[in-house]
Amino acid sequence: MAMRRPKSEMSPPAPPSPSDQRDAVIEELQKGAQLADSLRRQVELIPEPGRRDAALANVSDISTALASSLSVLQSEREQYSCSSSDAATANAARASGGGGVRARNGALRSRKAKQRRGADGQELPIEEMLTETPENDGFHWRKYGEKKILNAEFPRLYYRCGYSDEHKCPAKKYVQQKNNNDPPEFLVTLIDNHTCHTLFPAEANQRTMSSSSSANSQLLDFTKASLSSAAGVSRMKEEEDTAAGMSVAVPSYAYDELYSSSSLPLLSPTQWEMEMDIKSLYHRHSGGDSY
DNA sequence: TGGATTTGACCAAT
DNA sequence: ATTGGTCAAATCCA
Repeated sequence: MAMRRPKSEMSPPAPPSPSDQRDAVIEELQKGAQLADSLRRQVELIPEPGRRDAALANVSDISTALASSLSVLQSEREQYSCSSSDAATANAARASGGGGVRARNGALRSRKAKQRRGADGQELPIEEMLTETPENDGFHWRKYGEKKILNAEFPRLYYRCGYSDEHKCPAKKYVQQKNNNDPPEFLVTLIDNHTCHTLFPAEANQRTMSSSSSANSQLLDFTKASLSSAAGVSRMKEEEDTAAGMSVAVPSYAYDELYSSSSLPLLSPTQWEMEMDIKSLYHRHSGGDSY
């Protein structure tokens, strides 16, 4: 009842609210996305095919990371804000139709998902997205089930965080192929937040440069055998090798946590990728005695 | 041989 | 009774 309020709530130098900070970040990301677009147009003019393709791939990664983080922030804001007045900044990554926000890599966020409750009765954070690359989210997942779903052409695959045991990480992920497009789209349902990555020691940063993403770093072993849905198994097998070498799209919900929880400096996609790479390495070297 | 995946069985919710 | 989600033994594979 007692609403404790400071005497003055109108002093201009008041610290920016989290949503203000988020808007600022969104704005910067939008600028970045536009710059990446211009860069791509410039890169397309490079005459040598080899250099051009390599550069285009890099630009594409940058765009993907920017668009994904944009959509994350925007969906987050929509989630926490009932106001529609700030919709002005919510359109950069919004694309065709429907109930979501589509990133450049196809990630579609903020669809409504069936609510679930944890053991304690609390509603679990749930997020759905449509993506062509369900494997590239920067986390290590372990498959624990597969189920044919009524009226669905493809089975649903069930994953839990690869560190669910040793770090008691509750995060789970359902992946369901939605169509046979080229590339096919997958509906990814993320349930609960990762807690495992909060356990990394700070000094991991020290090891960054020496151990991280040198050429073709495989950020996670998720690609190995996940996504072997009945319909896609042979094709996916063929793609494994290339998929394993892909750089991570954006570990979106890790972004969620990172940028919603603090005033951390914004990491560049490359920095972010390295960050995730380190975490992956750390996990591999420190864990691995369970199961 | 150990870790990861597969897959049928089981359980809870509806 | 049906369905989605999870378990766990069997199996695979590096």
